[in-house]
Amino acid sequence: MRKIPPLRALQVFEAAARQEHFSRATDELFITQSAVSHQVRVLEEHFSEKLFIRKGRQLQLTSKGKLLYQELSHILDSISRLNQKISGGYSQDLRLAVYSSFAVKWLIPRLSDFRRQHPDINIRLNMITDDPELSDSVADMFISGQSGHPGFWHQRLHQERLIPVCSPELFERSESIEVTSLFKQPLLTVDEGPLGLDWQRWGLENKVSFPDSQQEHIFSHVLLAIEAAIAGQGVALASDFMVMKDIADGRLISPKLPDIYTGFEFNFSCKKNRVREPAIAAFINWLSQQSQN
Amino acid sequence: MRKIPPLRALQVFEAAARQEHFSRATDELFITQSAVSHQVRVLEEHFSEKLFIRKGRQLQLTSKGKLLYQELSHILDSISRLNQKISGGYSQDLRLAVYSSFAVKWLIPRLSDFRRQHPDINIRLNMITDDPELSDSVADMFISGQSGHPGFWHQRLHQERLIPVCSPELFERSESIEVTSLFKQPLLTVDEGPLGLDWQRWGLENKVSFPDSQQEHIFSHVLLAIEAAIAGQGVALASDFMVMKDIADGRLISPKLPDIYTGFEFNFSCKKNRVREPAIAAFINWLSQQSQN
DNA sequence: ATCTTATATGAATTAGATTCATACTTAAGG
DNA sequence: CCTTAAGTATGAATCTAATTCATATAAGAT
Repeated sequence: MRKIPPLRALQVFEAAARQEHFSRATDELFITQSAVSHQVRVLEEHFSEKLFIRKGRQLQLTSKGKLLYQELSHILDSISRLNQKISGGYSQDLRLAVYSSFAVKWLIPRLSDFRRQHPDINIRLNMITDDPELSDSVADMFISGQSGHPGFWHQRLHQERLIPVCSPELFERSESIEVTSLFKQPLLTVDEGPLGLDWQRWGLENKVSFPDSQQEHIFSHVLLAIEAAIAGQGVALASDFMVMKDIADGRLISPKLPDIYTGFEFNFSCKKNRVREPAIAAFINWLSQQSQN
Repeated sequence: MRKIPPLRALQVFEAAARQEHFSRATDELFITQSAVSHQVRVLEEHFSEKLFIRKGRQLQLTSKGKLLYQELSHILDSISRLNQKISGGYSQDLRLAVYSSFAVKWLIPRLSDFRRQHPDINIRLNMITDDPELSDSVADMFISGQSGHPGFWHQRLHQERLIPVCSPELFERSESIEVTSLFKQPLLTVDEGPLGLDWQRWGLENKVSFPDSQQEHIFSHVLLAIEAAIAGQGVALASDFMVMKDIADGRLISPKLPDIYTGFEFNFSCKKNRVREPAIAAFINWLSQQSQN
């Protein structure tokens, strides 16, 4: 008759051993450091063997721990392969609710990479333009502008900065674009509703008052302002995050002008108790890969 | 990033698949049929694949089920080996409380077999002579005479029959030992306290009244009466179960005389919530092996 | 020294596994 | 046929195990 150790503890141990770090294992397993510590102890008590040597802030596997880890990692690999082999080809849906500009400028360009890594997960994109909180009912994950809502998991992508951008052509046509010369360019402004106009805010923060003659085109969505900027129609204030690719590819350049913080964080959020659902876990993992590049 | 199915469900599935029978798997896992059914379903839902074909009272693995089972059994084997390899050589104690006669005549002779199978489990024998219930505090498992106490697990070994036994020499010396000729032999009687004398009970049940001249030796323990019988000192009433080996080895023979039921069952019992502790599970398993021989 | 970055731990909470009670399904026997 | 027997299924209740939370503890780093 087979004797089998506590299986969950094995799984947690393996991650901890691979990282040689309890707190690092938490990212992978979506559990707290405390849970890792408890599970490792369960296993150590099961075997009546120390698996790690704890010396201060350093962890080291004991020889038994090393042995266990080596064999275990192969075993878990084969379980994972087996899982792959057996799983019906049924795709799971992952419903995301995001801003249109974020979708077009950030998410969609990267989505093919996600699909390649997780062909079994079917992403459904929904737009949200205001009040992302409580989007929970229509989406599995959604963008929220503030982390720290209790009961929610937040994967922080970026702290938004609004930077002035324009097309390279516009930039070269003007001898330079500085605060004063800016007045000669059309401003591509987004009407953010209750928050006012973005260039207005920029002016206030940088103590710049625009002349009455200032030319201004007002758009309802950041996305439209960005496209207008690319088309060379003026200078837009855009989320640095969102125009990253356009700048890298030379469609836009950002002149040496002050930027402003909006206090808006791009977080992908979901209910805390759902972070371990496979599709959600996979997406969160992928997000953190993306922000590392 | 690895995807791992629910591990407990894998373990339960493997047992069910090996037996091709949910209810048979319960013996091995010490869980109910219901739990097996639930876990198999968890796994089927995880994979979105049927693993068994249920046709009436017959179970059959689907092809995916078969594939899963085959690989899984190897994986569990290697986990079990790994468990063996890592486990510190620390032995666990298993405290048993039993009757002295049962210990000497049944348990001890078989114990070496148990020790061979489980060298890591250290059995400590304690005697109980009365009120086995609530021996729970001093032993991990104990003999109880009645199954069905709620909250307790009972592994039934035997339904006790008291059979007359004597030494082969005594048997041959008398031309035969029948009810009437019995009167000429000394009776080796056990004083069972509140239950009275065993031969007395035998006489009542078989409507035999012994003459006043009947010779009788009274012992405090069955064990002593049996030893006296082996020594040829008379005819004892012994639990068939306890003298099994003595009869097989020719130290005792059982004449063709009526036997009586005592209503006493030999059960090895423990608190229900402890049956899955490794040492206890191992012992219960070993017991059921023993009763199959 | 004190701050920072780790793990440890006990109690409370949450999620997962198991039982219980009972329904359902089919093969076998009267 | 109808009934019983021998299995699995299922929903609710219960119990166990895993996880978090809040906080302690330890040892490098500044």
